[in-house]
Amino acid sequence: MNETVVSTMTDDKIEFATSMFKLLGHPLRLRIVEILDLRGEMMVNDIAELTEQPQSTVSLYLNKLKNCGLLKSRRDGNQTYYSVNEPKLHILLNCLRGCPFE
Amino acid sequence: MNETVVSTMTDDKIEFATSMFKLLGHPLRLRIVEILDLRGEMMVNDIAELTEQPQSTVSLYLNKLKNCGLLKSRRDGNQTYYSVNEPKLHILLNCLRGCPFE
DNA sequence: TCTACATATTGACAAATTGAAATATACCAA
DNA sequence: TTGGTATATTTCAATTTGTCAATATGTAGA
Repeated sequence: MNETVVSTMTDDKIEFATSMFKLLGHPLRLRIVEILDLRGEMMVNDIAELTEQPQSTVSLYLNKLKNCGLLKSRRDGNQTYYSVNEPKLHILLNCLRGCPFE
Repeated sequence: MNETVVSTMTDDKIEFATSMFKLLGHPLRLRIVEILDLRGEMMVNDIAELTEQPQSTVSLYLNKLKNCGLLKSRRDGNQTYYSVNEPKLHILLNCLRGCPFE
């Protein structure tokens, strides 16, 4: 054991990164994020239909992803449009789509 | 609903990414990965001491991270040295350390 | 072999997460 | 206001994950 640096990440960054990874560590949530990254903004029901998942589940996950800062939303009438909160996610997804990960 | 692309990621890639994110979505595991990225290879007990966590827990997590392909290990005598499995993780960590994520 | 040390694995319980139906809320139009 | 639609929230059983002491396995040297 020596005295070299233990970490470059603050506790805050670890906490943020952890909560982000937790959310992305679920197939449906990752699919949703990827769909929004590809298609741009979508409303909740359309995402629910596209993924064939219950509206309540999709709405819940969209909210969590938004609270984490990964998505943003826009209200139009009685519909809510969700989209990726650039540039946080786009960079990560491209990193994921690229060669290093199989 | 139209016929545009739904996903660029195969189910396999979603599954791999999901399992990877699950592992990184834990403060101790993320710390371990970051430490190894900074220090190079370390043996299990040194990581346990540095992080002040039980040896069994650290060993368990190191194994999981290795099985996912994020770490690799090398046996030397009765010690096991773990290190990051480049370049998969380094890219991701740099992406994380950089500006886009707060 | 025996001993000491490093690591891996197991077992048990607490804690967190998942999934989906039921319900509530918000908005618009008539 | 009333009804219809879109979304958000609540609830809870089932499942998964976290934690760590105890134990087992593996390795090297005497």
